[in-house]
Amino acid sequence: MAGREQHHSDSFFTNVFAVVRLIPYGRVTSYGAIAEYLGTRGSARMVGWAMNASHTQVTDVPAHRVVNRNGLLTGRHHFGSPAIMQQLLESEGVEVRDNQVVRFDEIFWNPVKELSL
DNA sequence: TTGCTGACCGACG
DNA sequence: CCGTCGGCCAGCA
Repeated sequence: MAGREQHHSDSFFTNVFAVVRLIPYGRVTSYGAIAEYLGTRGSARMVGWAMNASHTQVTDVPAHRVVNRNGLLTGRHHFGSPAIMQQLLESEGVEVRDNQVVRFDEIFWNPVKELSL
């Protein structure tokens, strides 16, 4: 099968961006959950790398809705200032305390479950 | 090419 | 609860 080889990560990144755009307003998900949904369970770090590049996208990518598995805002240093990620979440009604999403279990949006209808 | 570094995660001790 | 390790893989010196 001499199909097209995907010799770089554009496709993976594009898929990550697509999933992130599906996270509902006021909800959050995790790097690992996105990786698992895309079938690359161990590649959560690549999801973070994709978020690092998400600012280059023309279409908005709500990267502030992606936190780590414990609800910690581990990506906050990659926004203009460390407070922006929290401010964006709070503007959506997501409560944040000590860099962690409050009631994380309740507002966690799992693409593996929500998108596998 | 090698070796390191990460917006991660789960398993161990 | 804490620290550490291996796996993951793109980018970079």
